Amino acid sequence: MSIYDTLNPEQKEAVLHTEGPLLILAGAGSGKTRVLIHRIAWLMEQGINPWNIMAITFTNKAAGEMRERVDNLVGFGSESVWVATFHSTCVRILRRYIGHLGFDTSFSIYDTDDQKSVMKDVCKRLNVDTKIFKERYLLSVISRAKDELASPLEMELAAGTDFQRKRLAEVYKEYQAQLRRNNALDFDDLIVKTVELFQNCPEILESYQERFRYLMVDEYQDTNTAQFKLISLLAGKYRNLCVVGDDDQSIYKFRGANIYNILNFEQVFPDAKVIKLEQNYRSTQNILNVANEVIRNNRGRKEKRLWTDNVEGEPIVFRLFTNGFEEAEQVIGDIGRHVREGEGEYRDHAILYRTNAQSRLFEEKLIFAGIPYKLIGGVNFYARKEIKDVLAYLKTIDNGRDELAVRRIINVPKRGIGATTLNRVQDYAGAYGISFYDALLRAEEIPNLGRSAGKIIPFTTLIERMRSAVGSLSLTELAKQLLEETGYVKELEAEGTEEAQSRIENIDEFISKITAYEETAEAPDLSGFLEEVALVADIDTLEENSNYVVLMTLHSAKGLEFPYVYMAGMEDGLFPSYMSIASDTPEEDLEEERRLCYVGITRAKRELMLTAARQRMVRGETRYNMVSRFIQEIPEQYLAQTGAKNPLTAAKERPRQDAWQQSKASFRSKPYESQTLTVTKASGLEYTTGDRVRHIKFGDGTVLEITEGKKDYEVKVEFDTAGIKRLFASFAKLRKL
DNA sequence: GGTTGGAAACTTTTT
DNA sequence: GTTTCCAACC
Repeated sequence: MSIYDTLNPEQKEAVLHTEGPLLILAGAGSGKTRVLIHRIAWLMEQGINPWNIMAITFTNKAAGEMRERVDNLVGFGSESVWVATFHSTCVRILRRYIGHLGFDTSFSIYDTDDQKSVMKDVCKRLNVDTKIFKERYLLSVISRAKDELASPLEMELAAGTDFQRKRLAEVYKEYQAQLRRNNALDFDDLIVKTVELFQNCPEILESYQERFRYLMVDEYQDTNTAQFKLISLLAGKYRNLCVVGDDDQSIYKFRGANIYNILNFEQVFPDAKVIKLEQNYRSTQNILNVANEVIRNNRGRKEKRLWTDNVEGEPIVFRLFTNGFEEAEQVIGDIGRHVREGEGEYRDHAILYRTNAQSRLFEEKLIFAGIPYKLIGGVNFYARKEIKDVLAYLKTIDNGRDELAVRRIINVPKRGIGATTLNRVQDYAGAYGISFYDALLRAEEIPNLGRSAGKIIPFTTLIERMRSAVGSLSLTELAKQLLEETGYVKELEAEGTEEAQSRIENIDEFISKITAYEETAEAPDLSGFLEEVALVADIDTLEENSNYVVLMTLHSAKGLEFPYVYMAGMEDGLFPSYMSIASDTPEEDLEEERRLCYVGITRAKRELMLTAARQRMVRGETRYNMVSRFIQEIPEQYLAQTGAKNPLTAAKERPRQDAWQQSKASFRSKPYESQTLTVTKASGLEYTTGDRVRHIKFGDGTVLEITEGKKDYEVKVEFDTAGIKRLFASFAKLRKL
């Protein structure tokens, strides 16, 4: 029996189709990663050099997982397969060849904070009123332009006589100039510059076309135009391009993902083979039914319907709470109960929400309940002030042209160097056409600096000393010495506050991350470390073998699965977000929200609970939201609703449709009326005191006592083998014998 | 040049 | 409700 016999016919077909373009439409939980790794194994079995195989993903976590699974499946030779994210692939190419584009190979990678700083400076230079054009907005315009591979010049030409758009093009141009001056690239540039490199240097492109003869792209529905171009260029010669995606899980339009990359794949590659994977191996029937019911409300999707051989499973539960606190408390209580009753471990539970801000309530309750948890998202570890400070030192050592980094740390810790001094240095640098840091090196020659020059010299001496130590010291030693000589940690220690203490702890953690990098990387160096740091996403830190409840946004959850999933905040205005409802193109935006909902639902393997709150604190004020329209799209037959204090009032308080909704509803094939929710609270139990019952895990037992709680019945059962347990009726699922 | 307090903005999602 | 920013002070 071969490893391919475990695949279903469609999966097998996808694995065996190795030559020419291939589009795999893989529904949620249909085993697409499995197909990809088997495909790699098959290619190698056909005698294809693993060196010629490339698999691209979006996150490091996905890449790491694929790498591991390929290693396990094929063993020898698999290490030569190129498995990496889009961004790290580009960085690796650019580190070699970016000289052709006039950058230095030790370029910095700017994160969102850095981008903002650059933009601020740009606005100042160009006299842009940031009250009218917010930096955030300007950056998003530029980012979208880059996603579409539009240069500042093209943007200017496209603007025509439109003054505002011309102005935007100007900003874009200046922003790029500033990045170049700093020898820096932003995230989007990593892709754009690689495409540019390939277009400018056909011989470099060809060498990579030869290298990557077999390409595979995961999460293809989230690629943007630039990424598509990159792939097309690479696959241009051999055309062995296999893309795997699910248009129903496209949730990154806001970030430039172009859904037409998947919808029009067959037009771009007319000879493409298309294979649909519709069998789901992950979820129960009930979960899948609900997912299908929700997603079918979207138009403009490739028709498919997921099915499964799995058991019907428990009904999906919807619970409406009075407020967010109660929601958090009950969800956490539910998880605690699950674990206590042995139905699962902490790691089996995930709480998903639309916005990061929602995590706080859950965190508080989790801490209170003493439940270990992992929060994904929010403030990135590497975005913390103290970490960014240390990183800025390292960047300065690595890339002297990164002015942003230099400016960040020149007065941290305090050296008495202020704005006036910096401006004079800046002027000098400008006058002589040298970098800011090089000007600092010549502090003594700069006129009007006076005593300030004496404050600058110790700083540059320190950096220079560190630079010369780069080769001889390990990165860990370098960082430690840096912290020692700058007195950064000492200053924090002197502060003595709780906050300073946590900063010190973060720095310690940072040091151990450097050590870990040195131990695992093939050829560790400073640039490599900085690059890795720049490209980690928060989701990459999720460890499957640690036992904790996971909290994250629905976006972060894509590609993951959990036995028990809680989707919190199912309220109109929150999810779907207010932004999508009030957008210029609500239909389109709501469809994306609906896909997000679909992604959330399909994360669940065994049980899914949807929750909402009648009132919720948003930005300090209480908001009253209606229950999410997505809940209303779920036929009642699949839902068990509990949580209402009184079933009758709950039914009455069922949110009424507003005018907008009603007008929408009249265009639907499936009217809302047929989908109303009725309360099917555990109103009648089929057993009573003294009855013999059976529990899925504890076996048979006798009911000792039933107490009616606010939300549920609490049943005390004496099990024959497991002893006396107190269970909640809606979760214990006791069956009368 | 550094510190402090109060106002304003902020929240949709991220490599 | 929280974080960030800026202006007026020291």
